[in-house]
Amino acid sequence: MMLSKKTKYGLKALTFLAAQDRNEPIQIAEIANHENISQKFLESILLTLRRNGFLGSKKGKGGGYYLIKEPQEIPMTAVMRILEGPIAMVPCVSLNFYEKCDDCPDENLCAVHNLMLKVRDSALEVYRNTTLADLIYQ
Amino acid sequence: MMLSKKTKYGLKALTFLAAQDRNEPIQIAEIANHENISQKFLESILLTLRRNGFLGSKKGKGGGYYLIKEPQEIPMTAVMRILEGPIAMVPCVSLNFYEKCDDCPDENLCAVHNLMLKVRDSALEVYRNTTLADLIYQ
DNA sequence: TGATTATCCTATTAAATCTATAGGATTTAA
DNA sequence: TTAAATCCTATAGATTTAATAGGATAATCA
Repeated sequence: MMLSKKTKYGLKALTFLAAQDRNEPIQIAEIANHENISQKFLESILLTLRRNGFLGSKKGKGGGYYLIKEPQEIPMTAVMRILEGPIAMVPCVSLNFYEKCDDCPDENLCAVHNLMLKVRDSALEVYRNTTLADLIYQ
Repeated sequence: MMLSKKTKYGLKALTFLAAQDRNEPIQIAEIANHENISQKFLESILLTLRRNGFLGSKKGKGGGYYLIKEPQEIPMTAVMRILEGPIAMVPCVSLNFYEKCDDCPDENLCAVHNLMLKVRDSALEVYRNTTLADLIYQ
């Protein structure tokens, strides 16, 4: 139940981009340097974020990455689901990645299911009420 | 951020034990059968729970495991910390397992830190307000 | 047009963690 | 004394995560 480095780095990169005033693409190297992240690893993370509609990019000299939405329009639910995967800690309580447990005959009677349902709801409330804009100055 | 099978099975075993009326030790085999768990794997989990003060045990014929506290006196915070480890998703927001991030110059200005602080608090509230007794009949 | 810069993309390696099993030692009851 | 059960350590196997490698593609600018 640790946050992956992928998610950690992705969040830092998004926040860094959101905090920029400059109206130009920011290069991977700059983000990596500023946030102490392996450049190659960050590269693959930014690629994921671009493919999932969070970032735009520009190739070649003067190229880089930039947000394609306003920070306040990017809820943490969306970011977490792309970078980290399901918000739920077990698939049987996942909204977007639901899977039945093969060992469990009846979900409604499963102690783990019901506990994790509460945990999921509480995490969801945080993520739904937090946008990238909220992360910038805290 | 998935719940480990260890925790899942441990919670099921604890709940099963808590639901018993019988005033006698319950054998690993019975729990494993009832909850569809590998007996050997469950054995190592119950050992952990015993060593951490949740269970008592009796060896030999008629032996097995039993709770040594009332279910309502076993908060999920304690169970989760033993089985799953830190409740926090990053060490820098952990109450019981705190560690500084080596890449982060100032925690208070770290977006990840502050987001994960909120997530931890919300999970903590659930775990603190739920005891083993609450898991039995839901 | 050619050199440089930067992203794009896939594959793969290395490390860590999780899951499960093996196999015998110890204790207890009958 | 035998059978039943937990105790205990080590380790194998599987999965996931983290990081790297290396070239392809596209854009800029002289």
